[in-house]
Amino acid sequence: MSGYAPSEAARRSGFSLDTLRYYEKIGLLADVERTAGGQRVFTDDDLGWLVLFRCLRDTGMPIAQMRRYAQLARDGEHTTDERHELLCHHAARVEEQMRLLQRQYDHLREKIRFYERLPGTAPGSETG
Amino acid sequence: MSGYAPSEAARRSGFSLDTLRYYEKIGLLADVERTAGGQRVFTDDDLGWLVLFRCLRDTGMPIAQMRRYAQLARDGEHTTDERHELLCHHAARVEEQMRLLQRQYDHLREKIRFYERLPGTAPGSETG
DNA sequence: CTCCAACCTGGAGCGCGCTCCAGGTCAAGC
DNA sequence: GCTTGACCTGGAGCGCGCTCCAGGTTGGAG
Repeated sequence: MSGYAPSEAARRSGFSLDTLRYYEKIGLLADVERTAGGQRVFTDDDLGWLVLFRCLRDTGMPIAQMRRYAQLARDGEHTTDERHELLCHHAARVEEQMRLLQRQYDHLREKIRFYERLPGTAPGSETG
Repeated sequence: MSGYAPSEAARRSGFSLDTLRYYEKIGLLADVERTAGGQRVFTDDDLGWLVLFRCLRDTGMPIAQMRRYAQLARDGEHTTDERHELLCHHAARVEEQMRLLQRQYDHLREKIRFYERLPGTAPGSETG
């Protein structure tokens, strides 16, 4: 169950070894266990955090904010309200991001349709 | 109609003055007109390009690729197939991007629901 | 004619999120 | 015991897309 070598944690999380070390260095992952010889051992819990980080990164949250969230979680139960709020604000930004992406995707599709309606073509828009 | 001062072009396109100059410098915008004294004058056509660049940037196209597209357009009518293909490939990447974003947004929403079902809270997931 | 805000240039600098490197240590298999 | 590949550290470097700066020019308003 618990106890993954760095390479295994990397494989499972999709982050590179360097990124895992980096995340620990900057305090995103804290208290990663070590063998007697000093090599990292990742737990299922660490993997859970990594899945969350992947979600937040993929939705465009800056690392500084993920760090803040992680710190709040470490600070204990009394920070749940603030964590909830942080995630809600982020979700709102993601929604805006999705709307923008959809809108620009529609523009792009229209541009593509322009090319697909070009068999003979009378010259017009230079922005071809 | 045609003929906008740099500040006006910036206002209309949403790009900064520095970015407009940068885009010209790297060859995204080519042949921007100048006054006798050397100051830029942007045309409606330039503005059209900027709208397109905004679309492509917002959907995550790297600048190198936008440059390639712009170059193809400058090369003439015989590049329409390649331009079409380029946009189609990009559109496919955008679709993938939208799916990922939606998936991770759903995860995020679930996480938020977790906090909203926490009135008393039995401790469980550390990834709080 | 004067003023001053807007503009020009070339080039350095920045913020982000990693990524790579050198030089050394650890540990599983033979 | 030895080999070898995975791992360790601190710190430098990178790629992207701007952004800022110094020092000088332009051009419309008054």
